[in-house]
Amino acid sequence: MPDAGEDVFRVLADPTRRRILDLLAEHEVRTVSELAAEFPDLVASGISKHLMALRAAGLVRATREGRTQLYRIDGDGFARALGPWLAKYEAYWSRSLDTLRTLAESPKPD
Amino acid sequence: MPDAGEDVFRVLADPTRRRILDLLAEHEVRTVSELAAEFPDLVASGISKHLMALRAAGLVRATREGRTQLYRIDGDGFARALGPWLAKYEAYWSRSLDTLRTLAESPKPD
DNA sequence: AGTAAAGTTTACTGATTGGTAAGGCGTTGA
DNA sequence: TCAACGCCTTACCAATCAGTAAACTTTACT
Repeated sequence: MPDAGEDVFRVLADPTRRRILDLLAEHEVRTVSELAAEFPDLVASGISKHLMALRAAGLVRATREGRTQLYRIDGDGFARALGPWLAKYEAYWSRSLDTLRTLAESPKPD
Repeated sequence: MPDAGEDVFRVLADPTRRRILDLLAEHEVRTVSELAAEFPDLVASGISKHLMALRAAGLVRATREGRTQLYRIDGDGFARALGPWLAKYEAYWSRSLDTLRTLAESPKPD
Protein backbone atom coordinates (compact mmCIF):
# COMPACT_ATOMS: atom_id res chain seq x y z
CA MET A 1 0.00 0.00 0.00
CA PRO A 2 1.67 3.20 -1.11
CA ASP A 3 1.83 5.88 1.49
CA ALA A 4 2.09 9.46 0.41
CA GLY A 5 4.25 9.69 -2.68
CA GLU A 6 7.57 7.95 -2.57
CA ASP A 7 8.94 5.82 0.18
CA VAL A 8 9.91 8.41 2.75
CA PHE A 9 12.06 6.17 4.86
CA ARG A 10 14.09 5.01 1.93
CA VAL A 11 14.69 8.65 1.06
CA LEU A 12 15.63 9.47 4.64
CA ALA A 13 17.98 6.52 4.75
CA ASP A 14 20.71 8.44 2.99
CA PRO A 15 22.94 10.59 5.25
CA THR A 16 23.50 13.18 2.56
CA ARG A 17 19.78 13.70 2.16
CA ARG A 18 19.32 14.02 5.91
CA ARG A 19 22.13 16.54 5.98
CA ILE A 20 20.41 18.51 3.25
CA LEU A 21 17.28 18.58 5.39
CA ASP A 22 19.37 19.77 8.31
CA LEU A 23 20.73 22.61 6.24
CA LEU A 24 17.26 23.58 5.10
CA ALA A 25 16.00 23.44 8.66
CA GLU A 26 18.81 25.81 9.62
CA HIS A 27 18.59 28.26 6.78
CA GLU A 28 14.98 28.01 5.72
CA VAL A 29 15.85 28.63 2.08
CA ARG A 30 18.90 27.53 0.11
CA THR A 31 19.88 27.35 -3.51
CA VAL A 32 21.29 24.20 -5.03
CA SER A 33 24.72 25.78 -5.26
CA GLU A 34 24.65 26.78 -1.62
CA LEU A 35 23.70 23.26 -0.64
CA ALA A 36 26.26 21.73 -2.95
CA ALA A 37 28.95 23.91 -1.39
CA GLU A 38 28.42 22.04 1.86
CA PHE A 39 29.38 18.77 0.20
CA PRO A 40 32.90 19.16 -1.17
CA ASP A 41 33.20 15.46 -1.92
CA LEU A 42 30.08 15.39 -4.01
CA VAL A 43 29.48 16.58 -7.51
CA ALA A 44 26.64 18.97 -8.27
CA SER A 45 24.53 16.51 -10.18
CA GLY A 46 24.62 14.20 -7.22
CA ILE A 47 23.09 16.88 -5.03
CA SER A 48 20.51 17.49 -7.68
CA LYS A 49 19.50 13.86 -7.66
CA HIS A 50 19.23 13.91 -3.89
CA LEU A 51 17.04 16.99 -4.10
CA MET A 52 14.84 15.25 -6.65
CA ALA A 53 14.45 12.34 -4.30
CA LEU A 54 13.55 14.63 -1.42
CA ARG A 55 11.07 16.43 -3.63
CA ALA A 56 9.48 13.20 -4.83
CA ALA A 57 9.07 12.21 -1.20
CA GLY A 58 7.34 15.51 -0.50
CA LEU A 59 9.89 16.55 2.08
CA VAL A 60 11.10 19.65 0.25
CA ARG A 61 9.73 21.93 -2.41
CA ALA A 62 11.42 24.28 -4.83
CA THR A 63 10.50 27.58 -6.43
CA ARG A 64 12.25 29.18 -9.34
CA GLU A 65 13.96 32.50 -8.81
CA GLY A 66 15.50 33.49 -12.06
CA ARG A 67 17.83 30.70 -12.97
CA THR A 68 18.21 29.43 -9.46
CA GLN A 69 16.00 27.03 -7.59
CA LEU A 70 15.13 27.92 -4.03
CA TYR A 71 14.69 24.85 -1.93
CA ARG A 72 12.98 24.72 1.41
CA ILE A 73 11.40 22.13 3.65
CA ASP A 74 7.81 21.33 2.77
CA GLY A 75 6.16 21.39 6.17
CA ASP A 76 2.88 19.97 4.95
CA GLY A 77 4.55 17.30 2.89
CA PHE A 78 6.74 16.47 5.83
CA ALA A 79 3.73 15.94 8.05
CA ARG A 80 1.81 14.07 5.37
CA ALA A 81 4.72 11.74 4.75
CA LEU A 82 5.71 11.04 8.32
CA GLY A 83 2.61 11.88 10.34
CA PRO A 84 0.70 8.61 9.98
CA TRP A 85 3.71 6.52 10.83
CA LEU A 86 4.66 8.76 13.74
CA ALA A 87 1.12 8.62 15.05
CA LYS A 88 1.21 4.85 14.94
CA TYR A 89 4.32 4.74 17.09
CA GLU A 90 3.68 7.82 19.15
CA ALA A 91 3.48 5.76 22.32
CA TYR A 92 7.02 4.54 21.84
CA TRP A 93 8.87 7.79 21.28
CA SER A 94 6.68 10.49 22.81
CA ARG A 95 7.18 9.35 26.37
CA SER A 96 10.82 10.31 26.33
CA LEU A 97 10.76 13.08 23.78
CA ASP A 98 10.78 15.74 26.48
CA THR A 99 13.76 14.18 28.16
CA LEU A 100 15.55 13.86 24.89
CA ARG A 101 14.96 17.45 23.95
CA THR A 102 16.61 18.62 27.14
CA LEU A 103 19.73 16.52 26.66
CA ALA A 104 19.70 16.89 22.92
CA GLU A 105 23.09 18.58 23.14
CA SER A 106 24.97 15.99 25.14
CA PRO A 107 24.77 13.01 22.76
CA LYS A 108 26.39 13.46 19.43
CA PRO A 109 23.84 14.59 16.87
CA ASP A 110 23.04 12.54 13.84
CA MET B 1 30.22 0.39 23.09
CA PRO B 2 26.46 -0.05 23.50
CA ASP B 3 25.88 2.11 20.51
CA ALA B 4 22.77 4.23 20.49
CA GLY B 5 21.91 2.64 17.23
CA GLU B 6 22.95 1.68 13.80
CA ASP B 7 21.60 3.90 11.14
CA VAL B 8 17.96 3.89 12.11
CA PHE B 9 16.63 5.33 8.91
CA ARG B 10 18.46 2.83 6.79
CA VAL B 11 16.92 0.09 8.90
CA LEU B 12 13.48 1.65 8.64
CA ALA B 13 13.86 2.00 4.90
CA ASP B 14 12.92 -1.62 4.32
CA PRO B 15 9.16 -2.32 4.09
CA THR B 16 9.52 -5.78 5.59
CA ARG B 17 11.21 -4.37 8.66
CA ARG B 18 8.54 -1.71 9.04
CA ARG B 19 5.90 -4.40 8.74
CA ILE B 20 7.63 -6.36 11.47
CA LEU B 21 7.47 -3.28 13.66
CA ASP B 22 3.79 -2.96 12.85
CA LEU B 23 3.20 -6.54 13.91
CA LEU B 24 5.09 -6.00 17.15
CA ALA B 25 3.14 -2.81 17.79
CA GLU B 26 -0.05 -4.81 17.36
CA HIS B 27 0.82 -7.90 19.33
CA GLU B 28 3.37 -6.60 21.83
CA VAL B 29 5.29 -9.89 21.79
CA ARG B 30 5.92 -12.29 18.93
CA THR B 31 8.19 -15.21 18.27
CA VAL B 32 10.30 -15.40 15.15
CA SER B 33 8.10 -18.17 13.78
CA GLU B 34 4.97 -16.11 14.34
CA LEU B 35 6.51 -13.17 12.55
CA ALA B 36 7.82 -15.33 9.74
CA ALA B 37 4.34 -16.77 9.25
CA GLU B 38 3.21 -13.30 8.19
CA PHE B 39 5.69 -13.31 5.30
CA PRO B 40 4.87 -16.31 3.10
CA ASP B 41 7.18 -15.11 0.34
CA LEU B 42 10.17 -14.87 2.63
CA VAL B 43 12.36 -17.56 4.03
CA ALA B 44 12.90 -17.79 7.77
CA SER B 45 16.54 -16.79 7.72
CA GLY B 46 15.58 -13.62 5.93
CA ILE B 47 13.28 -12.65 8.78
CA SER B 48 16.06 -13.43 11.19
CA LYS B 49 18.38 -11.05 9.43
CA HIS B 50 15.75 -8.35 9.48
CA LEU B 51 15.27 -8.89 13.18
CA MET B 52 19.01 -8.61 13.70
CA ALA B 53 19.00 -5.33 11.86
CA LEU B 54 16.12 -4.04 13.96
CA ARG B 55 17.92 -5.18 17.10
CA ALA B 56 21.17 -3.52 16.07
CA ALA B 57 19.24 -0.31 15.51
CA GLY B 58 17.81 -0.58 19.01
CA LEU B 59 14.24 -0.67 17.77
CA VAL B 60 13.41 -4.12 19.10
CA ARG B 61 14.78 -6.39 21.78
CA ALA B 62 14.55 -10.12 22.30
CA THR B 63 14.42 -12.38 25.31
CA ARG B 64 14.95 -16.11 25.30
CA GLU B 65 12.09 -18.30 26.37
CA GLY B 66 13.27 -21.85 26.06
CA ARG B 67 14.33 -22.29 22.50
CA THR B 68 12.20 -19.47 21.19
CA GLN B 69 13.06 -15.80 21.05
CA LEU B 70 10.40 -13.35 22.12
CA TYR B 71 10.67 -10.11 20.21
CA ARG B 72 9.08 -6.85 21.20
CA ILE B 73 9.53 -3.19 20.45
CA ASP B 74 12.20 -1.51 22.53
CA GLY B 75 10.46 1.67 23.61
CA ASP B 76 13.56 3.27 25.07
CA GLY B 77 15.68 2.31 22.11
CA PHE B 78 13.00 3.62 19.83
CA ALA B 79 13.03 6.99 21.54
CA ARG B 80 16.82 7.09 21.77
CA ALA B 81 17.17 6.32 18.11
CA LEU B 82 14.50 8.62 16.74
CA GLY B 83 13.99 11.19 19.49
CA PRO B 84 16.80 13.62 18.62
CA TRP B 85 15.92 13.65 14.96
CA LEU B 86 12.22 14.03 15.69
CA ALA B 87 12.91 16.86 18.10
CA LYS B 88 14.93 18.62 15.44
CA TYR B 89 12.03 18.53 13.01
CA GLU B 90 9.21 18.74 15.50
CA ALA B 91 8.11 22.08 14.10
CA TYR B 92 7.49 20.52 10.72
CA TRP B 93 5.34 17.56 11.63
CA SER B 94 3.84 18.37 15.03
CA ARG B 95 1.67 21.20 13.82
CA SER B 96 -0.48 18.87 11.76
CA LEU B 97 -0.07 15.67 13.70
CA ASP B 98 -3.53 15.96 15.23
CA THR B 99 -5.12 16.52 11.86
CA LEU B 100 -3.19 13.67 10.38
CA ARG B 101 -4.18 11.25 13.07
CA THR B 102 -7.82 11.81 12.21
CA LEU B 103 -7.38 11.29 8.49
CA ALA B 104 -4.57 8.79 8.79
CA GLU B 105 -6.34 6.24 6.64
CA SER B 106 -7.96 8.56 4.11
CA PRO B 107 -6.72 8.12 0.55
CA LYS B 108 -4.23 10.59 -0.75
CA PRO B 109 -4.76 11.97 -4.27
CA ASP B 110 -1.58 12.56 -6.18
C1' DA C 1 23.68 36.40 -31.36
C1' DG C 2 27.01 34.12 -28.24
C1' DT C 3 28.37 32.72 -23.89
C1' DA C 4 28.22 31.65 -19.24
C1' DA C 5 25.67 30.28 -15.07
C1' DA C 6 22.41 27.19 -12.50
C1' DG C 7 20.23 22.86 -12.44
C1' DT C 8 18.55 18.69 -14.37
C1' DT C 9 18.78 14.45 -16.98
C1' DT C 10 21.00 10.37 -18.85
C1' DA C 11 24.24 6.51 -19.12
C1' DC C 12 27.38 4.06 -16.73
C1' DT C 13 29.88 1.90 -12.66
C1' DG C 14 31.16 0.19 -8.15
C1' DA C 15 29.32 -0.67 -3.64
C1' DT C 16 25.14 -2.05 -0.68
C1' DT C 17 21.93 -5.06 0.30
C1' DG C 18 17.73 -7.93 0.37
C1' DG C 19 17.04 -12.55 -0.73
C1' DT C 20 18.06 -17.67 -0.70
C1' DA C 21 20.15 -22.11 0.54
C1' DA C 22 22.89 -24.68 3.57
C1' DG C 23 24.98 -25.47 7.74
C1' DG C 24 25.64 -24.52 12.85
C1' DC C 25 24.25 -23.93 17.68
C1' DG C 26 21.59 -24.40 21.68
C1' DT C 27 17.23 -26.47 23.61
C1' DT C 28 13.57 -29.80 24.21
C1' DG C 29 11.77 -34.22 24.54
C1' DA C 30 11.86 -39.30 23.43
C1' DT D 1 22.11 -40.16 23.33
C1' DC D 2 19.77 -38.91 19.55
C1' DA D 3 16.65 -36.46 16.78
C1' DA D 4 13.69 -32.64 15.97
C1' DC D 5 12.84 -27.88 16.72
C1' DG D 6 13.77 -22.79 16.74
C1' DC D 7 16.69 -19.61 15.41
C1' DC D 8 21.18 -17.61 13.84
C1' DT D 9 25.23 -17.47 10.75
C1' DT D 10 27.64 -17.88 6.54
C1' DA D 11 28.32 -17.80 1.58
C1' DC D 12 26.64 -16.41 -2.38
C1' DC D 13 23.60 -14.00 -6.07
C1' DA D 14 20.69 -10.51 -8.21
C1' DA D 15 18.74 -6.09 -7.74
C1' DT D 16 19.07 -1.56 -6.05
C1' DC D 17 21.42 2.68 -5.53
C1' DA D 18 24.77 6.44 -4.67
C1' DG D 19 28.22 8.50 -7.21
C1' DT D 20 30.41 10.45 -11.54
C1' DA D 21 30.87 12.48 -16.07
C1' DA D 22 28.84 14.39 -19.94
C1' DA D 23 25.05 16.25 -22.49
C1' DC D 24 20.99 19.13 -22.19
C1' DT D 25 17.67 23.03 -20.69
C1' DT D 26 16.66 27.34 -19.24
C1' DT D 27 17.80 31.93 -17.77
C1' DA D 28 20.95 35.90 -17.55
C1' DC D 29 24.54 38.90 -19.20
C1' DT D 30 27.15 41.55 -22.78
